[in-house]
Amino acid sequence: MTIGIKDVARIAGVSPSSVSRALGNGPISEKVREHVLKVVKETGYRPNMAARRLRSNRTKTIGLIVADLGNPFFTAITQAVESAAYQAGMRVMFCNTSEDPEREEMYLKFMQEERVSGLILAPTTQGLKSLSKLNFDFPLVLIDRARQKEKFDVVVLDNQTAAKDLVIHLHNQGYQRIGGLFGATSITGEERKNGYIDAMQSLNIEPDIRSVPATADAAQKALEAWFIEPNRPEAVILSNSLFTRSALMAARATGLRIPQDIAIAGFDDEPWSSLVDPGITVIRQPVEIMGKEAVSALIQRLETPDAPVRRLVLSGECVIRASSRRL
Amino acid sequence: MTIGIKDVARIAGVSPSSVSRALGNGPISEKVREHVLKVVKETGYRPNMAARRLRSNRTKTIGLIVADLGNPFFTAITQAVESAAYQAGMRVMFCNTSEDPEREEMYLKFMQEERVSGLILAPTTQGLKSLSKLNFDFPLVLIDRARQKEKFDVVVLDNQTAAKDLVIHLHNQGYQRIGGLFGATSITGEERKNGYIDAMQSLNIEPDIRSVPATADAAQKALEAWFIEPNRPEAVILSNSLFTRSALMAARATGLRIPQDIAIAGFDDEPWSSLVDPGITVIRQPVEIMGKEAVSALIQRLETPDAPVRRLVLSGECVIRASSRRL
DNA sequence: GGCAACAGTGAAAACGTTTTCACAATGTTT
DNA sequence: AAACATTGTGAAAACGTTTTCACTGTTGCC
Repeated sequence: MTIGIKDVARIAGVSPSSVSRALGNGPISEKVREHVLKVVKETGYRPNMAARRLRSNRTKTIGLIVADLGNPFFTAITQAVESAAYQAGMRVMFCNTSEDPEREEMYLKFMQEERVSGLILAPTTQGLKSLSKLNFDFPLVLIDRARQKEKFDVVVLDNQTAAKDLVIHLHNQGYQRIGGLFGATSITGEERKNGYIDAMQSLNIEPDIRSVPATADAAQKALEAWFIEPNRPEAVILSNSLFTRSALMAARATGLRIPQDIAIAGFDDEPWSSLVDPGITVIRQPVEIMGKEAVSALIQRLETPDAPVRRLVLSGECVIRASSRRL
Repeated sequence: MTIGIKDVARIAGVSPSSVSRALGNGPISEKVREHVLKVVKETGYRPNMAARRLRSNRTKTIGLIVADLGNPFFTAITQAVESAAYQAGMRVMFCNTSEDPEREEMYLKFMQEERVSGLILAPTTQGLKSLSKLNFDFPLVLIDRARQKEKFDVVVLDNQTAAKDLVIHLHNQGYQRIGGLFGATSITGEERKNGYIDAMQSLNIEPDIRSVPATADAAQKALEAWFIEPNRPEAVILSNSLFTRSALMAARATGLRIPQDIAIAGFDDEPWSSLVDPGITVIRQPVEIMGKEAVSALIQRLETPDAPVRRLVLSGECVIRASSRRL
């Protein structure tokens, strides 16, 4: 039999109301509060969250749904969100959709059922589209993935500029035939593609684009085929770290040396980006800031529900390593 | 105003009890069930989990506390646990302690408050010791980290044998002076150290051990110092992937070539293990199986609470790559 | 045809909290 | 000294479900 608030009340010789007030911050005398807290400690009483939530209708819990836990970008986001939430006295209910819209839908329902205070979401493209149809009774913050005009608060990278930066860097190194491999399924892939196209056009070079679904296999196959074409690119931009990995494998498989035969530049600075030889030139995203800002946007929204929608666009940092150097 | 079971009942022209039964699996006529479910769908009714849990006292939720989300081993475990739980119709409440015993304690309390059905835990060493003092009113499964005799169900790797395998492999390659760097704070580090010592002694070679706290910085410093000692080892075993990374950095910093000057072998097969040059010899852990088995152990325990404690010890696979080859 | 078993249903209790309300005791203003 | 705030407290209602209980019809059996 677990011990409840009534038991504590009985032992402390007060009413359940007083125990509740001592635990929360209701009006109560210092004397009673101390005594109650002592009894709570002695008995090891742990409040029943279900009951508390049911009655108070405040969950102090924020939901977090990311698209791919296997991607270090999202684990970093998760860590950042969690620690920001923790500091704000909130809990995180975490879910991973593995890029599966069906699971995403399920988890969205789940969050409604849990009556979370708010939700931070990195949606699949499909999910993103259906979001506007849904009706949430809690605020929603989109992270990493959002279209230009959303009716939710948003925290994203300036993908377009970041992709441009990569193109320009490669061009400055003397590369002309710069290819780009982009994820076909995510909005970030598309934005990066657009940035790439813009930059190429302003340099008066013909864009050379491939799009594949966001799996390592698909990317590697596409790249291997590409790398043996007669006029393969001299340099290639990869729209996520999975693809960058595939590019290294593909280069190895086709016997191309980096950067002599093929220069490489990608997105997301991972632990191994500097560990491989040559180190990989990447756009480093301010993940910690993104996570923190998402939580903070959520909290602000909870405080002022009717404030205008905010869109926070952060810029990436271009970390230049040997993979894109002109030798 | 959110719509509740009473609203559904009113609209469907039945009692709340019948709605509840239609949603669950109470005794109800097929006709009513269908009708109710139709109304549920139409109204978009979502049950209030807090109320449901409070009343039914069954949460259908399993807690998962891992020690370090930054470690790919644990993200893999997390994914495996989640998908196994999903298949079993349970939800996962996920927390990350970042190896901080204080946060671990907090989350343990949290799990009690949430009244999870069961908990899967990868404890810190300190947490592991205090576990026996605590009293849980739900089953607990330890994963990855456990001592020889625990009163909980356990799913772990055979760390000792795995470490031995590495030593023997290196010895077979012709290495004599084999060093070992082990995490000072985790039980796995200790087990791997013991396996290493055993193997060395049976080969009649003097063990050469360093222990450091589980941070990349500490490891790298220790390794750099070690690598420039006059009789530095010819090969070194690293007790986790963080350390392996540090070893690559340290080798680079001290100008040692792998494996010519220093051979390397470690734990955990990560995406980059085969990406770096040379590829790293590692013990690959059966992460998916571990996660799945942990969930299955939990469910079995829920079904038969009084069954004897089970200890599942899985063996690692030694993946040999160029970092440990004798040239 | 009577009686027992049973399936389906609704009314109401129960889950463990927080919150509202009423009230007593105390302090503060006229 | 009377009237009025203020503060602390307990009793009881409320939160949205599931579950128990009682009851009605129906079926099955002798």
